[in-house]
Amino acid sequence: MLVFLLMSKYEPRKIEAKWQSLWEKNKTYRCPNPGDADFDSKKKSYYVLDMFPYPSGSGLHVGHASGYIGTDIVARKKRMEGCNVLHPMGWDAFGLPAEQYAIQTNQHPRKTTDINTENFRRQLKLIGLSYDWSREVDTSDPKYYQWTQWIFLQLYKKGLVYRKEMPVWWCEELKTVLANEEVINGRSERGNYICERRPLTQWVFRITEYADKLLAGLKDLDWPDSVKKMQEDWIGKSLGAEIDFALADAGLSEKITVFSTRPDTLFGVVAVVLAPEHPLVQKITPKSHQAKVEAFLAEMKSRSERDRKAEADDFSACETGAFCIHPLTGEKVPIYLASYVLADYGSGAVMAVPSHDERDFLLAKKTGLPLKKVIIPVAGGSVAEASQDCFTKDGVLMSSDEFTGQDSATARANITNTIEKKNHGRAKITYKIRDWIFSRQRYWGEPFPLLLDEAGKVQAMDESELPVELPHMEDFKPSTDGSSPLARDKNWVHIQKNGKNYFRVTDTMPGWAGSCWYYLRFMDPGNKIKPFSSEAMNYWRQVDLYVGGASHAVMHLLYARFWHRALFDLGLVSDPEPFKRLFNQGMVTAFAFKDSTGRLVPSDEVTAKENAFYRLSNGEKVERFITKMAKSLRNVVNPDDVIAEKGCDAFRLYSMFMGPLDLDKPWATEGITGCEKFLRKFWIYLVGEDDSLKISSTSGPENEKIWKALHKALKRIDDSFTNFNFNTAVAAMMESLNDLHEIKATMTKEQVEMYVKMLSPLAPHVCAELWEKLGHKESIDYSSWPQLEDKYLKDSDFELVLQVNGKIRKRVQVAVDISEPDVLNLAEKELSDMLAGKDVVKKIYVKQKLVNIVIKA
RNA sequence: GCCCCGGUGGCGAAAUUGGUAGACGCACAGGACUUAAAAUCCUGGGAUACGAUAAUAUCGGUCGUGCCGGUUCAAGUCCGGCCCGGGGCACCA
Repeated sequence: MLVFLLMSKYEPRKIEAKWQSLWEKNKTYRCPNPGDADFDSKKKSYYVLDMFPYPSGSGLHVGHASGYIGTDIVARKKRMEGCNVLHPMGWDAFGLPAEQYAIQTNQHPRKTTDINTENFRRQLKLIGLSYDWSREVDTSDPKYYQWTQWIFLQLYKKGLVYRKEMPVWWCEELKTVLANEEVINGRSERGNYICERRPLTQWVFRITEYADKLLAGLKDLDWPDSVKKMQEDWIGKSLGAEIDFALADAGLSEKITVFSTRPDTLFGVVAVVLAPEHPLVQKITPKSHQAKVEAFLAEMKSRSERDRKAEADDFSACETGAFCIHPLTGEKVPIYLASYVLADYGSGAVMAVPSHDERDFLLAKKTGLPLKKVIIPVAGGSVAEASQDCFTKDGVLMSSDEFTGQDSATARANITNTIEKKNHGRAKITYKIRDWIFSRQRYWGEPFPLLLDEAGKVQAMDESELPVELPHMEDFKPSTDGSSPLARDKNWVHIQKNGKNYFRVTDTMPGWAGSCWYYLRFMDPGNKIKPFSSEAMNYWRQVDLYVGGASHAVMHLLYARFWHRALFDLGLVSDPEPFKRLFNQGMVTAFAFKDSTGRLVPSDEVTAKENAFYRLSNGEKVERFITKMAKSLRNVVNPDDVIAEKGCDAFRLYSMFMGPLDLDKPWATEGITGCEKFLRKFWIYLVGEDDSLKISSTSGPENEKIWKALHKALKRIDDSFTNFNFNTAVAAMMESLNDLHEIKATMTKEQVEMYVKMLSPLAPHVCAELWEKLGHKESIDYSSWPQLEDKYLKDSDFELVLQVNGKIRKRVQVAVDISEPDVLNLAEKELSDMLAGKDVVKKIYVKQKLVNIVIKA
């Protein structure tokens, strides 16, 4: 008896370990490629991808897991729906974070990367994710980065890479150059270190050449609007005009070109303002102002870019004493210098229109320049707007010669046209996006497949020479002088070819390089002669669903789109865009506590009592709030611990049950209890004490009710896949179990099979076990997803809600096929005591829902 | 400052096109089983000095989805204005 009791008990860890090892042994989730013996060309392809992780030293926490569980659920359901599902995983192992971690722990990055990768793989397998592990890639593996270098060569040959000495962001702490995208407010995105501008020779990608295509391509993507918006803003397209102002000094032939999005305000110009770095500054400054201008420039130089940004509202300006000529009025216009004008945007010069631009308005206030109003608000605009000294919206032109009376949009076109005809300017599109600085002065990255000859001329290496392996260096730490660590390995740097001496390029590629195309390698990871075959490419084509955090909205997703479009133009990929649908999973946060002084109290020093929280040591009341998981708060939750204690299926269920996938939500380990209980009850409902399934051989009178309960749940589960709110799918499963419990009848085999299938994407281990108990030799993973049958969703009667003036007064049970007149009659009869002597104004019937009777008060 | 997203019980949350607010679960309370504990099962629950009654309960009323106002027979859902929280951008001409 005791033995029986033990056997029938639901033991998640035993079942989970069994199935995880079977899946591995049987290669259950291996997905065949075109050309493989078991490839079925009739199956539809479905590619569902996670943003692959950088294998950090601290391992996965429950937050990372939630996104992976979400995609796993999708992959498992798609498989059951008959798709050939590509669901791979790999490691974004090159780059700054990996190298920083190695430096901090005083180990070689090769070693730390291997250890961390091992740990990540173990954790992911523990979660029961159905990856095709035979496709695993590691961006720091020469077998992988050979093809990163190969793609780089194709893009280089296409003319998309150039070398340039330019002011770039240098981070002294990280000892490397960073891309514009990696520097936020003058600080490094990684580590938050101060960065400065330095002129250095760098390798640069011509991403600006693709600005328009990258912008236009966003339109048709099934991506979150917020991400599209961020990319649009980053690309920052402005339509406007370049306008030339000739210099008043007849001895100078140069012109000052300004860029403006508001040529309609051209008649309001009171000055032209140059960036301090503008090349004409020295030339135009007359002797009378030389000392003043030089002092100003010296002051500008002494301040770093960061300081200039910090004083955003309090800029400095300086009169040059020089003048230029307004292209349409011929008036003399003074030339100023100001710190708010940026040398590297537009043409490094602006026309100042204080009446219609806030920046220029402040300049006028500071320098005493006059206001010149040329735009008035359109009729119907507010009085406040009309009386503003600085009106920045579109309106109607005044005091603008023949353009007076035109609206802003028309005037923009006409004025641009006129100056173009007079050869004083031209229509111009400007982008905020800059070319992508692609070189890093660090060790842990892909070497460039490029050589410099003795004259310093660049030569691309031959494809047959790939991979250019990263040489092993014991001391890989960054140099102090800004040169690359690889430059220290003289044997590696010097290379002879065809009797000539060459130097290798010693910079390495940034971490983004490997992640720009890994989704392509997953399509054909073992290919030794190409990055991927065209057969594989034409079959898988695009990533159907890409899931990851919103933090990659700009950098990774923009760079990958850029490479992909360039590869598309080279005819190497089948579609212009790589990721058809993008979904941002929310962050899993944690509860944390602070005392009355605002000091943080570690979670393990707090106890809860009657909806309030107290410090264990002294009973002091503390306040609970939600924040990121952090070591210092001791609120980081490791999936290993949760799984060891509660089981993997319970962990997966709870990760989804917390809320919709895209929402930020706090982890609360005690909440998992409900999912644990559900699984246990699910097991007990289906498995008898003798460990065999409880199956009824005949369909009893309750049969119909059981089907109804099952299909009601199936409907909600199916629906949950549109927005990935799997919380409702779990709720539907729980609810159905409550329903079935109430029905108190044993299911037929067919019903048990359906029920187990429905749960299996969410809780695959327990369902695999039950499927086996049902007598199946084939895996549940490739069985068919249940078909929804509408007939089971219909009821014979429903609860009709009766309202008077919108307030609920009564509920009655009526047949679904009741006619409208009958319903209204019934309602009036039921509500007769409330309607007596009242004027009925209106009667509304909402089919199969409610009746609302409106009466006069 | 500008742009996005969000605000529903003690907590996580649910709610087809506007149509029964709070599904499902956590925590809590009461009860059953048990020598006891765990486990399990049953029951309860938005607020309310508003009223009635057999008065820590039941029935009914009223209020209730951040705040104020509007549209509508009907608003968590639509519109306008604000407050709060989170994220992004920030001299971009």
